[in-house]
Amino acid sequence: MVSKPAPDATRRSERSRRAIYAAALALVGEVGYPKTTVEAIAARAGVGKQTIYRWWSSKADVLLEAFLDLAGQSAQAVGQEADAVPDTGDLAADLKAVLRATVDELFDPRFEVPARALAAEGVVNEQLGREVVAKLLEPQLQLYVARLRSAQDAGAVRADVDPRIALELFVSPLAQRWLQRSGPVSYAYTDTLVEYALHGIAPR
Amino acid sequence: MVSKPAPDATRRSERSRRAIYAAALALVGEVGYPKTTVEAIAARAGVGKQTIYRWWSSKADVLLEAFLDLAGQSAQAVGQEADAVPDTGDLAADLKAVLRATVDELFDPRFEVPARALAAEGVVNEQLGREVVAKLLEPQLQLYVARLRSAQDAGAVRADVDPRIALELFVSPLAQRWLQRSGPVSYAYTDTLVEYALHGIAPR
Amino acid sequence: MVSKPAPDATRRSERSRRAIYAAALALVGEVGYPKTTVEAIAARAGVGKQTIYRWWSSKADVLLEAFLDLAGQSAQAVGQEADAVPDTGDLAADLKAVLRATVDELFDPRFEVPARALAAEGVVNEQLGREVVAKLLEPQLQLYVARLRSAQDAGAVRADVDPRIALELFVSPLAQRWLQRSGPVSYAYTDTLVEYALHGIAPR
Amino acid sequence: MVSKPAPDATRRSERSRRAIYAAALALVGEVGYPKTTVEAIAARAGVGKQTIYRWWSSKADVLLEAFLDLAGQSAQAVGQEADAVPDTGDLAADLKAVLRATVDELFDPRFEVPARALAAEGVVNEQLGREVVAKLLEPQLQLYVARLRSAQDAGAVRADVDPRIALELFVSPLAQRWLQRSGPVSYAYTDTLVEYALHGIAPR
DNA sequence: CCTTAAACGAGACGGTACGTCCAGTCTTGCC
DNA sequence: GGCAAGACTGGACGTACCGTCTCGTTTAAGG
Repeated sequence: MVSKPAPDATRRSERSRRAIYAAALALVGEVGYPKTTVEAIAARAGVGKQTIYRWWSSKADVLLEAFLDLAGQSAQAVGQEADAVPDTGDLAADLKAVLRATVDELFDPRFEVPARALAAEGVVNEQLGREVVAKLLEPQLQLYVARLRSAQDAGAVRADVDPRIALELFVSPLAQRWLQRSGPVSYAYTDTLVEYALHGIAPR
Repeated sequence: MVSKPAPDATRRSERSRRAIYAAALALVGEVGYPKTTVEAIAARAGVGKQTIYRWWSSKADVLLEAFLDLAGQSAQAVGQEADAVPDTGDLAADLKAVLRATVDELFDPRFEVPARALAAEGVVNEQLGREVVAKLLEPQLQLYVARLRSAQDAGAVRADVDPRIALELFVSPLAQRWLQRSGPVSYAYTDTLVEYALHGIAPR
Repeated sequence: MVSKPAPDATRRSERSRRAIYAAALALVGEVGYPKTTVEAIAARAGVGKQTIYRWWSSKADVLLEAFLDLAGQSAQAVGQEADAVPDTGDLAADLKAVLRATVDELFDPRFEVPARALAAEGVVNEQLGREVVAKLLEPQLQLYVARLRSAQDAGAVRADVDPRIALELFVSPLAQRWLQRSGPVSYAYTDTLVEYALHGIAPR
Repeated sequence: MVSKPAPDATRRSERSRRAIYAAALALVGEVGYPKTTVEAIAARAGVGKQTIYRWWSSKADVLLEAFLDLAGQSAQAVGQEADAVPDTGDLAADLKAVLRATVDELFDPRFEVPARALAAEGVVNEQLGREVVAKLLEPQLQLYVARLRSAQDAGAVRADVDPRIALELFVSPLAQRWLQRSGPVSYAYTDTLVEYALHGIAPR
């Protein structure tokens, strides 16, 4: 059995690719993910439907790449070091600062709608979910891992603590409140998370 | 603007309602949420489509009620006290036990597929999301709040800690790993979460 | 096998019957026959749907009875002799006069829409068609038969002519032009039909 | 107001068009016009419903074109001269022959059911009715007009007679008896119509 | 520079499901 | 028991998109 010959990526139209990203992000922002259709993306991008199906396997796939592209651009715009957790020596202060910045980002409408859409699709579509985690979520989390390891070296975190788990104490609650709208999100809230995570809730 | 007159709920067919719940849950389990269609639910339930649209506004709405019904039945089956966090006096042990039971439940296929579907839909559909949180998630979380308050009375948790936030230290990481498949879920993992949450990750 | 027991006609609601006739005629006039639904007739008449299905077998049946009722009332209103072809002794003049009156009636909107609807339904639905012919069309045609027989007695029509066929020479062309819109309908046209029918189109 | 852009007729699928004609005629013959649904035509033709709605505005429209196509094919099959009224010089004989052939055709089941359906729909739907008359009925009637004009030239019909009206004396009665089932149709009947029409019913 | 084959825009196609409308039946409670 | 009301199963409606499949038309590489 012969599979369809893979298209020749060298001849791919860059103009179309960018137009599709833009159209996909715009439509998701305007009408929401479920009402965004491949047909509409093609029409808005001035592109044939086949050009989308030639290079992507699904609407979710298009959006994932479009979002990664957007994230990549933003990162470049801010500067190469922007995506690291700061390390001033004061772990609590550093974590609080980053979480506050994250709160702001989570509610930036340019990010919120497509990010929610991808998260939702990933919950139900395992393949996409793993891609989202691997390409979008995990790289972010590794920045916390690095900061926590540095804190362990400095003696600010116990050596027997697993940083990959430890970071979830403050990251996951924030993620859940945002995704599921299960509670209010504020700087006070993220500050509290950092305090509880560092010192525990039991009496010292 | 005239709205459609509300149907008379006293004349509603109980037989149809139950058949629709059963069909919806069965189909979601068999083919997944996105491929579950209102048409298929109606056919499987031996019901006219209009009967579904008369009482529910969407596929997600049907599934939410079906799931609540299922959860209600399960609770009844196990007994009235089943839904409380145990209180043996040993907070760490109690929390670990409950989280271990939750892990089992999360991977019980009868619950997993519809629960994921509702969570995913809730992420993207605010109205449904709020219903899911209010009817499904928050009641569960309040059980932890109660246990933590009891622990505060017993001096096992500091008095200045907000229990509603504290519980997220161990519940949200588990929820996120399950929902987003962002890491392995095991008894060891949940035990660790409880330890970290109680005593913090900083040196004591 | 037992058939459904016939409803007890003595207990039938006269008020409902009349309301249904009125609603049916009104709706056919307003939205046309195909868009007239049993449900709408019931709603407009303030009647349950079952009351219609109890006494009539179809929408067409309702309309036929409603139309017969309307025709009966009109006849009564005009007087008992109104429905005969006049007999002044001048056959040509009498026929022309009746046809001119018929032209007026055919384009009276109170009659036109329901009459067309019944005719159309009768073309395709044999059972109804036979009822329409027997109850509506044939009685009218028999009035021409009577007039033509009288003309035969007076020597104005040949004795070997079949009046039931002869009348069709002027009635059917008019009927067809009206029903099928296959040509203009005017007094001049009907007058011409009478002339041609009486004296033929061949040289005398 | 923006109208939907017209589809590109040059890219239309001939295979689908023919399959739709065949399916429509077959279904109308088998289950009758009212029970023929667009859905069933599409299914039987192996075609998506949208392909029907793309090119036709209604079930009646499909049937009209299918019937015209059928009539066109029949005409071709019989030969180019088949659709003219014969002209042997004997007007009465020619008309009788053509009417007898028409009688046979009217009761040929391949023609009868769709023809009735179109006639019925045309009675109630003015737009379709005018199309039926213009494309189906009037061309046939013009053949009679031609024959009658030839008869006028030969002195067999009075010069002051309007052929377009004269033909209705024998055509319309036949049409009405067939359409409305208002009387028996036989060769004797049509022969009689021709006699009456040529020489009138009054004494000569 | 010119061929030529792939990618492209456009959009028709066979399908599936949508959410609505009605048909005809059934049930409930009033008169 | 007829009635108004209206919920029920069933099924067709006409629409919106899916993902596939031609159509010409660019367009860029290699001859």
